[in-house]
Amino acid sequence: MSTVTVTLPDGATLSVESGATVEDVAYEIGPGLGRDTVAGKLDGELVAKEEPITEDREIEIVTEDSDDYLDVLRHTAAHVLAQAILRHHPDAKLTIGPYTEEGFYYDVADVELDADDLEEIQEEAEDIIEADYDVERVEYDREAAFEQYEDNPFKREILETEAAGEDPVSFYRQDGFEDLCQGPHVDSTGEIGGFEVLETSAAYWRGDEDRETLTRVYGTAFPTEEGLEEYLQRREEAKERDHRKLGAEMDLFSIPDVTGPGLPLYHPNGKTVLRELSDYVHGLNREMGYEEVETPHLFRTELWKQSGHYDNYVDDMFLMDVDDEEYGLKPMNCPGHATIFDQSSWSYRDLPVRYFEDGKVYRREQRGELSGLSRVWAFTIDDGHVFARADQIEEEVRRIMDLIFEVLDTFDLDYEVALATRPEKSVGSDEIWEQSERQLREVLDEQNVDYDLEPGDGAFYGPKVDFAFEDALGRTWDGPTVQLDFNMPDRFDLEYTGSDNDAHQPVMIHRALYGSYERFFMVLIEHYDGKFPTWLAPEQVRILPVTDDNLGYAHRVKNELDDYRVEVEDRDWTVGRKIQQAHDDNVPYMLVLGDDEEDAGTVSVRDRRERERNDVAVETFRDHLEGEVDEKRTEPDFVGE
RNA sequence: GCCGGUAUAGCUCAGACUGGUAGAGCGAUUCCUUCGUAAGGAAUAGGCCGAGGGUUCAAAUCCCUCUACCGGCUCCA
Repeated sequence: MSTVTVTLPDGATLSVESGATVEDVAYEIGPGLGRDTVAGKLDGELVAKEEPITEDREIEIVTEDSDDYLDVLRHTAAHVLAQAILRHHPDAKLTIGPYTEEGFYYDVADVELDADDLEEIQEEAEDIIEADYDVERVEYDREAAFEQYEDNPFKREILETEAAGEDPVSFYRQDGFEDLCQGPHVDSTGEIGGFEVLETSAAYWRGDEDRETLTRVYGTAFPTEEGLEEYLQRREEAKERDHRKLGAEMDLFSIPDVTGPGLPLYHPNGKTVLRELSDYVHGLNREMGYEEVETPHLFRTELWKQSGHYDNYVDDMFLMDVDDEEYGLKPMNCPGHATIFDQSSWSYRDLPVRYFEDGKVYRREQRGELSGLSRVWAFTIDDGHVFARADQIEEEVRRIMDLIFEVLDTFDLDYEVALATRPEKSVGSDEIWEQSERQLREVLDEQNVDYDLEPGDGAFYGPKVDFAFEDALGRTWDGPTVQLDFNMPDRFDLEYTGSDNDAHQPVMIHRALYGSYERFFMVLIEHYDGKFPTWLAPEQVRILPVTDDNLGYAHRVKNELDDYRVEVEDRDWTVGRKIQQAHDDNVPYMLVLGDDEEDAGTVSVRDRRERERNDVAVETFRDHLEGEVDEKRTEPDFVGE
């Protein structure tokens, strides 16, 4: 009998018979642990406690106290959901039902579910949980498994792919309901304390839009009812941060039906923030040697035929005929910039040449995709293009990454980085792809950036590094980006004269520090929960006179602060009401002034964090404001500094 | 584009299931109040009930179509 060695999380090792299960190992460690075993992890992968160990592995025992227990519980909850669906819709065909970060879902075929159905399913699931059925693992030989799924091509496909070669194959059973499944599961349906059906969606089998459309039902589950309640409450609270809600409340922007979908209007408050954002990166760009250019919104489509984008994206462009010629709104700025580059002749000494533009672009995104400011038809990219020699790429990328990190740091944002490499269909030589992917990796490593490698996810014209943000609802959106491009210089015949007096082709680098202003604005609204740093706040200071008699003094104070965005509250409200409103409007500073202040020539400063300081000379406050704004500090810090 | 949901006053929502004069709070306006650190009082105005069609003596309400929005899927140069 051969033995294998398992390594426990604390580094200790244990020799067990080959074929021993996870549960056997747990009992080996201790009978208490054995009894508590729910599942196991082998080399980090969640497995059933019945999983045999046939080679040396790292093992972890999952009990009710483990972080992974929630995943196991939700996996069982998915089965409960499936059983509940089948009770009302016996013809539905089950496909897959995994746990996710927030809960679980089950994809089913041949069934349509509306809101009433979901209510029934919820009640049915609660009954199944209430009945506290045992969840048992059962094993069938392959032939029996195929027979069981005679009418279910999805499960048969799983038997032929994921479960290929498994014999017997495992099922899990509760109350007569059986589902092909590797496990693991909790011991009984009653372990689920809180269960909630959340929503439905269409989903494609295998995520492939050319295959069957399935009905996906999302849900979540927790060991306790309280856990579920907390989760649902957190979800509600997240909606309060939603930029669409805050954008309306703070009068930042609107997207009225009459102007068309995905075409946002920026109100004065919103434009103020965008202007500050723009000024900030314009300063950075100029410092880094970028020259500002401007290109029109409308071009002959010849331009995109030349760039090659027309072939791939013509369906997503806004086109129009002008004097029998086809024109289109620009979906990107790079061809315009490439054309500007092409208007001059360049020496190798001139490179890198760097252009930037706040360029508004128009992309006809799928209707179902439009969402607030995060996905729109018209948006502005803080777009930059560098024309560089191959030997300059690494340095240029390094400089761009520095810029991006400076921006991210300024706003104190959380983000994830991904390096996307060469896709199957691509242009450019093996050498240049290998070289540039290596250079991107080196820069990332040098700067100690944690990043995900996304093989094959690069653009057809070159590899890229993307930075992604999460919104209030936990969805991720791409922001800053660095992309190398070997295609466009070729398409536009771009060249420079080398030291050898021959013509050479530059490499183009696309980069954006924000990505799109719209999306970045969305991220900031939600990140700050509407409480913008003073330098960004649409209204930086609001002056609250105690009575109308102090209005004159209020305006004199406003004049002293005329470098800043200051308003005087002149409605005939009580002071308390004025303060309430200023807090609701997220104004960083309130200056309360009555007769005492007017006589002394001072103000009383209150910030939106409810901190106060009285008897402040206006000049003192103004000096502070100057520093706070110039340094782009995150919170108003006059009081408490 | 696909599945599900939603659409009533500037905003948040009730009324719809069971067809019969369109409601509340907040906000706005006017008047009173001039107030010292998170909502002072009163009055008034404000709606083609998303759009179009149908059923009916009668439609916010029932049916159909469309549009927009919300969640998810797919896509994202």
